[in-house]
This record gives sequence, C-alpha cells and structure tokens, in this order.
Amino acid sequence: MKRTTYAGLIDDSFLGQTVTLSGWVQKRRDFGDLIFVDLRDREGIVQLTFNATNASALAVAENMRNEYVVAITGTVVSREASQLNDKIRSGSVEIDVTEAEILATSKTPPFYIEDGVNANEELKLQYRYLDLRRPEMQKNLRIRSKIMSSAIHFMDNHDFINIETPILAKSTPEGARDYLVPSRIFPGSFYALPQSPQLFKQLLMGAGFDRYFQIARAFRDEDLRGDRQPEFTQMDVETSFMSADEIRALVNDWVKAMMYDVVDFELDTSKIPTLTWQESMARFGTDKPDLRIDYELKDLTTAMKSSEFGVFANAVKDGGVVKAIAVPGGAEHYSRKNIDRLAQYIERFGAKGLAWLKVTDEGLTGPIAKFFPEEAAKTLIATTDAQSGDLLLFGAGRADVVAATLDYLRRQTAEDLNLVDSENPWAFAWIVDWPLFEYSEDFDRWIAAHHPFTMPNEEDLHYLDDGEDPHQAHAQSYDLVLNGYELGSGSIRIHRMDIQEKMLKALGFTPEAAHEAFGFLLEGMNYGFPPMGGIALGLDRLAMLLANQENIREVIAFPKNSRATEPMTEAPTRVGQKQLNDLGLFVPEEK
RNA sequence: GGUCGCAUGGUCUAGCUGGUUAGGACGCCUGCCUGUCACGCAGGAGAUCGCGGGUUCGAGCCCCGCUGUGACCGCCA
Repeated sequence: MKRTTYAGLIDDSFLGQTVTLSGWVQKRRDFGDLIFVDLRDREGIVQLTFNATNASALAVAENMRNEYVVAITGTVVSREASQLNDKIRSGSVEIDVTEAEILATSKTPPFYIEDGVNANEELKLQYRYLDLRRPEMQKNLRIRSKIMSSAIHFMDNHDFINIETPILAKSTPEGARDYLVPSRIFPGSFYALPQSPQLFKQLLMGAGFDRYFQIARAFRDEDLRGDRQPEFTQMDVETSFMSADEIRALVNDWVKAMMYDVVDFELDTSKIPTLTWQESMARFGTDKPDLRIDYELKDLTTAMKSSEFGVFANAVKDGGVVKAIAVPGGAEHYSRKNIDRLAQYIERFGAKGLAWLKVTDEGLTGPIAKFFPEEAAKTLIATTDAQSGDLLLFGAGRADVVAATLDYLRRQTAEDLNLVDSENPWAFAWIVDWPLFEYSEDFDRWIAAHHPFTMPNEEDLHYLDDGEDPHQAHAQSYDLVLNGYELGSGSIRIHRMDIQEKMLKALGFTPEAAHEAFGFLLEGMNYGFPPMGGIALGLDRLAMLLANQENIREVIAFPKNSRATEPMTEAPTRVGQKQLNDLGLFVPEEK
C-alpha cells in the first residue's frame, strides 16, 4: 500500500475517494464488530472505521494498539450530522477501511502522545522521539523551519552571501567559557567551539564580501536557563559601509517579512521604538523591557530624600535610589499573603524587603501609610501617576538591586493581573547606545560590555585614553528585544588598528597578550578593513516566542536539560582509554 | 559556585498530627458490546514509596547525607 495523502489533510473535498494512508494509531475504540481508530500523521488525525463488512481489515484492527504504525486503504465517507467531530479538521468525514496492515508494533509508550502531556521533563527528553510526535512539537519545529527559510530567502534576495565559518576554532579570552576540543596532532592544544562567528565575519568583511550571513551554531559553556542552551543557533549578519541605522532598518525589513511568513502578522516596523540603554534601565529596570506592559518605574529618589519613612530616606542618603511601580487594579488583587510571596521572591535580587501601599478612594493604606501624611501622599500619588485601586510597590537601595526587583515585579504583576497587552502581541524594541565597558568584580578590571571589537561613539573615543573614566564611554551598539527577551545584539565594529589597540589596552591587554589572542585580526586591519557592522539574532528564542512557548527546549529537536546533559544519548559520556591516549589526555578514574 | 522546590505502579498524582490492606485517575491485559471520538460495562495485573544512614516499639511521612531533576541567583564578551 502506497500512501496517497496525509491523514490530517482529509476533509470534505475527498468525499467518495479511495485513499491510502500511513501513520500511527492515536487511539482505538473497540465495539466488537465495529472498531474506530484515530490515525495520526504529521498533518493531523482522521477517524478510521472498521466493520464486519471487511472482516479481514476488522481482524487487523483488533490487534492495533496505540502507536502502532499502520497502513490502510479505504473510502472517504461523510458522517451523519449527530456524529460530527469539530475538534479535528477531518471531523466531518471518516475512512471506511477496506484493507489494513500493521507495519510496526509498539510497546506501550511511557507517556501518552498528546498535547498538554504532563510527563516530567526528564522522561520526555529521554524519549524525545516520542515527545516529538506530539502535534505541538511538530508545529514548533515547523515554525522554526519557517523562520530559517524566511531568513535565507530574505538574505538571498538582499544580495547577502551565505558563508560557513569554522566550528573548530581558536579559544579567545573575554566572554563566555569555551567548549574545548583537544587536538590529537598537538597534544595539550585545544580548538574551541565558537561562541559566535564574530571574528571570522569581520575578516570576511576584510576580504571584501560586503554582505555576509549565516545560520550559525554557537557554543557557550555557561549554566543554562529557560531561554539558554549551551549550543544555539543565530542568524549571523555582517555588512560593510553601513551605518547602525541602516543595519537596524535592514533587520526591521527582515523581521517584518519573517513575521508575515511565519505567523501571518503585519508588523509595522515604523512603530518599533528605539530606546537608549539608559532610558530603558530608568523606565523598566532592564535592558530588555517587555513593552506589552503599560506601567513603568517611577523615580522617587528626590522626593524621598527627607521622607518620614526611614528606609527610603536612608536609601537616598546612602547613595541609593527609591523607585516604584503603580500596578493598576493591584490593590484588590493582592492580599498581604500574596505580597509577602513577592517579597520573598525578590530577596534573590538582594532586596531586603518589599514596601507597598494601596491607593484607595480614602487615601493610602498599608503598614507604611502612616509615614505619608497628606502632602507626602499627594506628592507620591502625583509622581507615580497612581489611580485609586492601584498597588504601589517600592524598591529602595542600590540602583542595580532596585532595577532588578522592580523589573521582576512589573512583569510578575502584569502576568498575575493579566495586564500583558494582548492587542499588541509582538512588542519589538531597539535598545541602543550601550555602555562600552562594564566593571567586573571577578576580574577586578573593566571588561567589554558587548565584545572588544565594538566601536565606541566617536565623541567618546577619548574615554579610552589613560586617566579617563572608561565608564563614560558608550558604544555604537544595538539590541533587538521582543516581549522582554533579547533576540539579538549587534554593533558597528572597530575597523581601524589604532582604535582597536586603544580598546584592547583599555581592557588591560598588553600588546603581547593582544597579539597572541587576536593577532590575526589586528594584522588583518593593517591591510585595509572597511567600516563594518552587523548583528546576530537568536533563532531559538525567536522560534520560542513565535511558537508561544516558555522554554527554548520546546523549539529544539534534541535539547540539553538544565545540567547540559542529554538524557536520550546520555551525552556527555566518559570515553575509552585509547581515545584519551590518542589525545594525550589524562583523566582521573571515576570516583 | 549558591538558593529554593520536587522524587509514591507505565504516567500523573492523594497520602493530614508517624500506626492505611499505600487510595484515585489515566494507561495496560482479558471478556462483552455496530456509532464512538475523554466510548461504555465486567474482571485482572502492576509499587523494593529515588538511594544510604539515623530517630522511633513503629517511617512514604521526621532528621542527616547522597543522587537525579526543575526554577532562579551568580555566570552568559
């Protein structure tokens, strides 16, 4: 029997036709001389009927069990009005089976193959091929596939050249921890898997390709999160002779096309806001704000300087800040217990507690209301723009702690109260003008906020000089944010040797160390590198958001778990002594 | 590296204040059933309660350690 179409595509238009289908048994309902079987393939489900008219087919159906692979031939017939099933596309018809064959049997699967399955993550990953049979996972991976096709199509149409760069690359300082690959020919030496194709794409600009792109795999050996895997996929782009504005416009065009291709959404890119990093931090407490949420952080630092509430006054006196959000309608929704729960959560950000007030028609209520007599209350309400019924949540203390706390509270309360704007499902934003450096407590020195090849703003170049404050320098860099997730970041690169040397010096590299780490790039710059810039967009996160998933694993066929292992293949594994010997590696015995 | 949570038949889970025949739902097996689509009905099998130690007359439950796992903080140029 040779398949003639997909089960999930059968509908009224097939009425009367004889079809042959192949797929998996979703469910068998056995009435003795009448058996229904739901047949599933990648496109969906159709109901098969077996009855005594075709005794041999009925006999086969009696032996069918869930997840058996079967092939059938039959006639598409309509259902009576009382027997329609509007839950499936093919619900107005069914297949009257005349011939059936079991192609493969199946053990009882460890979990039922259906959407919303409630098996634990480890089990699902261990039997990933079963989990992937679920319609939802099939849909997710097809969304991912569409994003990739859209990217390739768009880039091709805009004269970008698709160029692959090495996976076996060189370990470079700065940035994330590398995955290392030992060299057999040079025992003790290692390749590193690329954290991104950054240096290679810059060299390709040096080579004159002008417009490069690649769907690139990147690797970072850092701990995982819901939106972070140790290997991930980027749409990597680099161009010559383009300004930051031009690059953003290009990305906007792709995003517009992609949103249309993948989720049939008409994105108005002219409405994508561009915020400076500073503004984003001030208004949202984060560099990746979720702009679907209406309310923002309000700065009360000046107003609370001499507050009767000691916690606020002292925070300001100690050089900290006081900020607040007014959660619309939060006064009624949040009981004291709920607020306590929020308070407990934010301890992880370093918050000491959670000050709060409810705004009512009668004025402010709550344990600290007494510290805000008439005038103070008025100022507070005016500054925070609070309405009656709002819940005011405060952060006081170190600016970074307050930012992290209120960013979290803003997102959490919006979720709790269903205040995430559903009219505006795709809130993109550009965050620009990032700090060039950030201070690393770990290394006790300045490190590159983006990477060491980011071009400073022209007017900030002098901050790289000795004796100046590197903290003041801002970069020609830009991040694309969607619904509170960083989709990608990019920048104009340094293309001149003198600036690059200054930059590396500011980062604490001696000329020798710089040469050892990035000599090939620095040498290249001596041979006429064009002005260049680019961006890398995380396709996994993009797919996750477009597929409406909360974990990046849902859009990766074979992801790692949160400890970076893969329960199905059990990677990573120990290897044999012979392999170790070949590589000149010594590994202690397992404990 | 750290914090918090979770671990009970194949799966999801209940199990209170320590004494239960460890309960339920789904799944599985057998039988019956011609209109189900969460089919129904009758019967049945299936659990070293993650591992080790401790407290106790007695531990699924309390304590300690370990392992696995999830989320988060650190980390992620």
